[in-house]
This record gives sequence, C-alpha cells and structure tokens, in this order.
Amino acid sequence: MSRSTQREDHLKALYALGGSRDGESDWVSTSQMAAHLGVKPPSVTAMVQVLTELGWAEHRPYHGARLTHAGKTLALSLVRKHRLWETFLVDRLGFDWDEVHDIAEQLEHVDSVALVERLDAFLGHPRVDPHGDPIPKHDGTFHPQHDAVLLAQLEPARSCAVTGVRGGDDDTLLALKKRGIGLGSVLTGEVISTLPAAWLEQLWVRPLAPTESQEHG
Amino acid sequence: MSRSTQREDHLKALYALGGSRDGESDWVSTSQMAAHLGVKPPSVTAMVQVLTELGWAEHRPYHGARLTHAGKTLALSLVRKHRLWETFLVDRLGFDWDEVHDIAEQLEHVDSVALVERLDAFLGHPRVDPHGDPIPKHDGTFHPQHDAVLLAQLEPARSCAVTGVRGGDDDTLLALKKRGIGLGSVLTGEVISTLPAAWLEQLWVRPLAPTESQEHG
DNA sequence: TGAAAATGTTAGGCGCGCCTAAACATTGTG
DNA sequence: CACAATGTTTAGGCGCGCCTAACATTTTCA
Repeated sequence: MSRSTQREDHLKALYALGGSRDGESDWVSTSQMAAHLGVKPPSVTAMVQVLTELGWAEHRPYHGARLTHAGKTLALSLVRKHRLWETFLVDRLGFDWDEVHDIAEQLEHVDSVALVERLDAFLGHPRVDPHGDPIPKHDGTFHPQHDAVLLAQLEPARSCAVTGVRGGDDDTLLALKKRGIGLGSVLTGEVISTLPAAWLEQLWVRPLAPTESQEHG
Repeated sequence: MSRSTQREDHLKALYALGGSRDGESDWVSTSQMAAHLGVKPPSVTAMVQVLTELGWAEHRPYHGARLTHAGKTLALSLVRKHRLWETFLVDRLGFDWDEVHDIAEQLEHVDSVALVERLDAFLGHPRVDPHGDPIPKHDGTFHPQHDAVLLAQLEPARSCAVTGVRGGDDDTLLALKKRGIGLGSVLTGEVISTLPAAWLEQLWVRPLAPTESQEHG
C-alpha cells in the first residue's frame, strides 16, 4: 500500500463512526476506531496524532478524536471513490454486491483525480452505489435523498422496496442474497415478519403504494 | 503499499530487464534493477534474496539474478494485469495512451484473481494493450502475434518495436543486449541502418505508427 | 599479471506502522 | 472523597524496506 493508505483508512474510520450527520462530526474513541480497523488502540492514538498534525482531525486526549472540515472533505472523497468502484464492479463487471467490498477497498486507494472523474462519467454519474448508499458528489455534497426509511420505521403490513443496506458487512449481504433480497426487492408484510430482527435497523426501504405489488428482485 | 508491492515491483523489473525470451531469463545485475526501480543497489540485493527464498528468483552473488520458472509465471500475471488495466483506461475511460502507465502501475497491485478475469471478459479478451504490446493469457502464454514481420520486410525508415528474435543463439542475443536491444525495444529508421545486415533476417518487429515513439510498459 | 577501477554485497542505522506492557486519566461507586 | 474499574496514552521493541559507509569481488588495462 502506498505510505498513506493507513492514514486514509483511519480517516475513513473516523468518518464512518462519527462523521455522518450534517453538522460536526462526533467524537470517536480510539478503541472504537481500533476495533473497526482491526488494530490495537495505541496504534490508533499514534495515527490520530499524525492526522491532527496534518489538520485533518482534532484530538482531545482521553476523550476521542473527530474530523476537521478538511478531514471530512478528504474522507468524503474516499467514500466517493469506494462507492464508484463498487458500482463499477457490480454494474459493469457483474460481481454480486457481497463480493465487492474488499476489492473496492483496494481500488479506492489508487491515487488519481482524473481516474475518479472519468470513472464517474463512464458510469453515468450514479447517485447511489449497489448497496443503495449515496455517492458523494465531487464537491463533497450528496444528492438529495428521496423517501427512504429504515424498515423498523415502516408502518406494519406495508409493502416496500429495498433501497439500501446500512452498514452492509459482507456476512449480512451474503445472508440477504441467500434470501433473494437485493436492491429493488419487494418485501411484503408477511415476508418482513420472517426477517431477523437485526435487519429492521439495517434495511433502507421505500414504502410502496398498495397497487405497486409486482416488481423485480 | 501492500506488504508485497515491493516484491512484485522487483519481480517485474527482473522480467522487464532480462526475462523476455521464451527460454530462460537473462541474468540481471542489481545495479540495473536499482536504476530501473529508483532505489539503491543494496536494497535490491536484499529484495532479491527474499525473492530467492520464495523460489521466484535465483541469485549468483556478484553476477546477477534471474527469474525461476515460477517467478516468470508470476511476473507474467503482473504484466497481464497491467496491460488489461491500460486497455480499460484507454478504451473505456478515454485516457490517452501516454497518461495511463502510472495509474495502471497502481491498479496492477490490486489483489483479486476474479477481478482480473472479469475485467478481461468485460474488455472482450483483448490480445494487445493500447501500446500494441501483447497481453499474456491467464496461463502465462501469449496469443500468436499477427502483425510481426522480419526487420528485412519492414518498409524503409519505418520505426518498429522488437517482438522476438528468430534462432536466438546466445552470441546474437548477447550482441543485441550489448546494443541495448531487447523485447519491446523501439528501433527508428536511423538506428536500423546501423545494425548488422544479418540481423535483418533475425529480428521480428512490429511496425509502429509514426506517433508511437517512446518506450512504455 | 597484478594494481586500479568498477561493480556488488554486508553492516549498521532510520522511519513507519504495528505490537505488548506499564503508567496514567476519567468515571462511577461506597 | 477515596478508590476501584475502565479506558487511554506513553514507553519500548519488532519487521520491513530503504539508506550510507565499509568491505569484497570482478573487470580492465598498463
């Protein structure tokens, strides 16, 4: 990996764990980051100090770290790359959506602005990746999201179409695939009641009008 | 960079500098490799010893290193990846042929067999990359070359790239090497007129379009 | 042929990212 | 308010790939 791959991974962890909302990022503990990245806390502390010196994060010892504005911008550009590559892998190369994360993880560290922009154009400027997660625009903003809600928030017995998977680790994705559930899959009230409860907080869905019954998988 | 990127780069250097012909690879000095890779000779010595332990190269101290059969197979898989990515960048993303080398250099280290094979299929199993260099097949062999001609059959003053040596006895190969001529070397009309006449019937070359001037990867 | 020049390897050190162990701060409880 | 439980940082060390400097071998040519 290029010397800065680790920095990028820590930046992404900081974003993933605390930087989602519109305003400021949340403080994230080094332990959380360590668990997320598969390293030990002291390693994170050291790296967070590097990020701080670069102006990408701030660190309150014993309390946590969070992204600066500059750091968030960088993190978003990484998310953008990751999701564009995932889109390429699924839409163009025909991978299943549970196979692409590790590959995209590697591809996202390729350093070339021109490459990202050309890839984006080649894919037709997609707004969401194959998991339904929104793809940040070049300027770090998102396209407005429509009417998706978490499955848990759906009114009982209402049918819906799957629009995304929050978190989306490969195990969950594989389990979904085994049930025949993918982007656009229609879930009826009956089907929903048979799903693992954990999924209620993970699946983004779009409520369907009663007439919109037949769709694809 | 992933822990093995450096190994791969040294392997590629070994292939690029000495491993071109069908039979055995040539011995390559550590200084040559160092210059090629932009590092100092002692670093190459150390890495060559690692490659030797892995069974990918053999090292005769003070004389040089060369690829084993296994090492050559690996090197060819790297060349394959590199050229497939270059093809993608030029044919699908619309890059110019001189912009893609550095990007492909990064992409080729992405580790996924499935990715390479799907990319190959997506591109329609191309036989040559945008520079006209042949793309090794999955098994490490090349498609038979079509447009190669003997140097003697080349139209006067036309530039060409060397694609092979007929006969290829050691004396001739050594003489070629001393002139800096190897597989892929570009010969201009001027240079050709200085070569021994005997070589005109020995060198297989691929005519180049007038714009193709520089060496490539 | 044999000394000087050129080339290659070994020795020792450095930065980076990671680790474990130990010291330290913060939080919650008696 | 002291102290235990928990979580975080500092200290010190390791492997890897790179460097420079010193040493060894090969090549050149007087």
